[in-house]
Amino acid sequence: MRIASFNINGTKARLPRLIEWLEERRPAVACLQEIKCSDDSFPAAEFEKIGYRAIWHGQKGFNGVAILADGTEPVEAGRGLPGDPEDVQSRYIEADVATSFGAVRVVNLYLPNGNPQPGPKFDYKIAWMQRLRTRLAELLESEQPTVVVGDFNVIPEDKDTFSVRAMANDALMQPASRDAYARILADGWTDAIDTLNPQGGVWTFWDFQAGAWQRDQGFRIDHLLLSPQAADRLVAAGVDKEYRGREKPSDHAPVWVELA
DNA sequence: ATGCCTAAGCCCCTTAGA
Repeated sequence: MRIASFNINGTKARLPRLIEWLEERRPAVACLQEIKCSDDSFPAAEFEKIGYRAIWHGQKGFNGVAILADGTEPVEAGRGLPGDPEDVQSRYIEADVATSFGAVRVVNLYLPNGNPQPGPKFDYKIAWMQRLRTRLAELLESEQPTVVVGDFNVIPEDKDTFSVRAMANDALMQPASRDAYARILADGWTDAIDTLNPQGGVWTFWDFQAGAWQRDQGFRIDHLLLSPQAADRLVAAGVDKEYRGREKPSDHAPVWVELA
């Protein structure tokens, strides 16, 4: 079964591209980030028409995440990242999804970008990552097969960007961002795309500006992390790169992992 | 040193993105 993640950069603007991708690739689970719409305006009926049930955590104008499942209702297991009652941004949702090998816990996140750095936005990012690590450690203890996907807004290593120099001062690549990501992995999570592509050079994002797509100047910031119980089932992972080249695309391409 | 594009709301400019 395939679990995919796609930062769509606006549900309303991207709906035709999104429906097209779901019908062509038919992932069992599709996690969306930056739905950029209120709870009221999420087009759940459009997804039901093509066989997907959804849960979502919206926010007017910005952020927002959703989990879609093919032919089954995702069972919500939490919305909002625990650990800060002051945090009102919609960036995190969890669900159990029924599969042939039992319920898989799916975590879908849109990690704060953190630019400009240094500054309060970067501080929020790093604090958010510390809270995330705490929550994910709890999930590891459950020993349920768990998949954590989304736009992490972290370039894990130098091999994950077209240019270290161009990104050197960006929040996505600061040592504090990388350390926080590495600590999460060290707790026991497997980065699926990195594990299958250790040489690097795999991109999931290409900027709209300066011809980045045409020049293949991208980086890898959308990740799929597997708990040990899910990693045992890993057979493939990849990027649906061609969708970045279609009409009115998101600046991200979908990423996916195949579990046996 | 900056803008390069794009989406959405505050709607013809501003904010935010990465």
